[in-house]
Amino acid sequence: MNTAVKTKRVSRRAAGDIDTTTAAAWFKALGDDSRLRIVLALREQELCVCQIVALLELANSTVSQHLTVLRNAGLIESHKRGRWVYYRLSDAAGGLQVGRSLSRLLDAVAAGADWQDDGRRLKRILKLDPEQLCQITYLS
Amino acid sequence: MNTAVKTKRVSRRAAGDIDTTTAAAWFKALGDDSRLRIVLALREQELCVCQIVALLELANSTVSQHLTVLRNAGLIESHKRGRWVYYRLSDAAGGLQVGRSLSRLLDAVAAGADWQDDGRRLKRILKLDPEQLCQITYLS
DNA sequence: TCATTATTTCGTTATTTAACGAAATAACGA
DNA sequence: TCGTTATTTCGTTAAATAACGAAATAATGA
Repeated sequence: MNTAVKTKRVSRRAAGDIDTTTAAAWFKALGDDSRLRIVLALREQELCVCQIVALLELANSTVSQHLTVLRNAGLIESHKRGRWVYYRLSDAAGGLQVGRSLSRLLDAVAAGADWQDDGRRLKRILKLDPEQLCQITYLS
Repeated sequence: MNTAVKTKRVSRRAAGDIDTTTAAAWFKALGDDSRLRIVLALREQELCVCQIVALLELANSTVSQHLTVLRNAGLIESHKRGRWVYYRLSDAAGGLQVGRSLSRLLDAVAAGADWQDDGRRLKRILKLDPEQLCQITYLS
């Protein structure tokens, strides 16, 4: 069942050449306020789950679900370091030619007022010791 | 009730400056295979509903719903000419700075094999007299 | 080893969504 | 005016989704 999810993964045919199903999956993944906020935050730097939880103020199970959706869409990737799992944007989302235009689009969103708020919150979160942050989970 | 839908419309703050909710609405609207195909088709030229129905091979009520979603997201606009309602991409989707990057992104999708198929189908549909097409609804 | 803790998975619930056919609406042409 | 026809709206159904808390996993540190 886990493998079934993996085979459903997104694949690119050639550089800058994607099928509608893949593209729709991208858009669908980004078409949720929480997930879009996650992606915008990850543009700043890679984050561990508890930092994202603190930013969104949602249950960690919920955040974990969203991260799974984004990963299945091929937009982010994770790696474990020490006790925490870190997430970062995948190459598809930022590096490659196709992702470049997506990135340009996200620039405009990041300039919007909504994310300016988030950005400030994120700055404060990053100042905290993750050791403590993960236990608190909420931030005034 | 109709007006309620209209007030839900998307608004831009400044050129290239959108909030996450607006952006998420865009992505959400594009995050469906049928709707993405509609947008790609409309990049070619404006189309009436029955032409879109012929392309997607879905019930017209279903297509109408999808068109409403896209219009509420501000991606397309409609106008009535004669007996038919025509849809075309709105400025937001193509003309403005923000839409420009979106457009670039869609270029890549349009290059994919999935849409190449659709493109050929669309060409054949456009050769037909809409007068007849609207009555047939399906295409071998 | 064992307790702690970060994250994921599971099971549930409420909401949203895509799809359809049937009925309503709107506009043309006889 | 009246029938025809293109499109939308309505009501329904089945499936997908977001959210949560609780239980399961995995990895650290005592």
